[in-house]
Amino acid sequence: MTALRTPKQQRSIQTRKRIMDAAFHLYAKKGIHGTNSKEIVEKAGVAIGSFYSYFKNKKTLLLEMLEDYLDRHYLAIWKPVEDITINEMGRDDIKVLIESVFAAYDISPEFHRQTHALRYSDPDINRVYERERNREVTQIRSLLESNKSRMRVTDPEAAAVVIHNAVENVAHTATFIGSQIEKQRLIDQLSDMIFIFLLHGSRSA
Amino acid sequence: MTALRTPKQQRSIQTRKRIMDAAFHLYAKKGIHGTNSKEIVEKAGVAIGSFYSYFKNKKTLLLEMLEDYLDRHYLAIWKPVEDITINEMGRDDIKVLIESVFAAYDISPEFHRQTHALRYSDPDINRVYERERNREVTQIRSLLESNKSRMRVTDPEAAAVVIHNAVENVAHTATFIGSQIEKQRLIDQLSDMIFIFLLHGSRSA
DNA sequence: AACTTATATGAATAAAAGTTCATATTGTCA
DNA sequence: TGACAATATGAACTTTTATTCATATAAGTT
Repeated sequence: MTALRTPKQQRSIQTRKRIMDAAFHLYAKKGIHGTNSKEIVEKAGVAIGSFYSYFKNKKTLLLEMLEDYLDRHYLAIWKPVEDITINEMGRDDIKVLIESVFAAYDISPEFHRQTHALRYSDPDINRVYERERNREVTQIRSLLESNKSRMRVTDPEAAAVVIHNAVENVAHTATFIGSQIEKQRLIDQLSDMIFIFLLHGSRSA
Repeated sequence: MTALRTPKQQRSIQTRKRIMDAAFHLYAKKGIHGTNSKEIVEKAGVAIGSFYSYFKNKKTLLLEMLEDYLDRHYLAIWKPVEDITINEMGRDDIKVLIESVFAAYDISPEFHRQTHALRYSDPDINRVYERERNREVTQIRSLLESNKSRMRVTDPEAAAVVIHNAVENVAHTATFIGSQIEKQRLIDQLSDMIFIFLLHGSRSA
């Protein structure tokens, strides 16, 4: 392989972007394994050679796309609720936060589904997802600790992981697989469960 | 393709079983995509032609293996705790059940991981997993309803799904990915969360 | 305009892997 | 033992797809 090119002119920046956009939509639509390089460049309207001018191979393209996507996912969750940290966390705050998590999956449920599938069989993909999990768990943990006086949780570190896993998987089931049960009922039960867990018996409940 | 053979003699029953066993171990060890048919029959000590005498293709082999595996998984969870339904469910019963779930992953964490990965990208695999989810959720729900008088849960149907998702994902994270946090701490927090959710304020708590 | 650098092209290459089928061997039963 | 059914074999076929690289075109610079 010849060395990767760093885009310098506008047209090459465009070309690179076109490839990423085309891949993103195709991956979401036809799956990652179901999409080959030819289709990507065809949809992008560029030649196959351009692909390998700007990306080492298909895998690094995917990793870069995933990092971008998870950054957007993370912001979609926490941006709308960034003031909860400051206030005292209440039942409604928890529900709002969980609703924000569910809403974040609307960016591209299919791309998320496809890449999430890979995390269990591909260590590189998993690494990117672990970075994401860590920052989400850290956020939850700091929420727990900034409300420490009202909380009855004995092990906030483990509790944060458990809460994160619970919310994540309910969202995944609802988003990726679908359920007989309406999303809102799941969100309600999830909110109840977490609220009661965190603040059961608390005076300010 | 010529029609599939139905094993009639002992040796063909053996051949078929050898192929399934070899595939099971290779899939766990090298991944499903990382294992090709040649390797499977080589490890099984039979010829490639035999493979296609007894299995339509690689996919149907996998589906059959997965059904078998999930039957074992299901039994591993519920067999050890089948009397909990009868007794009144207490804090310890919940922990025992959750520990039983975690233990069930010891059958073959790697095979489980590999197939679980596929459920989000392969509808056929997903169908088998959904059958599994349904019977697990049904079990949980009937536990909730047989202890109805003591429960404070407003929506047992949705609660069963939420509880199932929470336990499943914590087990998956601990089993497939690993965590800084010791398994037992996660189990403890999970048990607490579920117990409090189900019985908060209950007299018999 | 001449020269250099950046960018675009796509036919050709190369490697992998699933599946078939004509042939050979083994078992069964009369 | 002979004949038919069941089973086993593996070279050959087919298809698919990622990646390379020699060549052509466009942009920037002096």
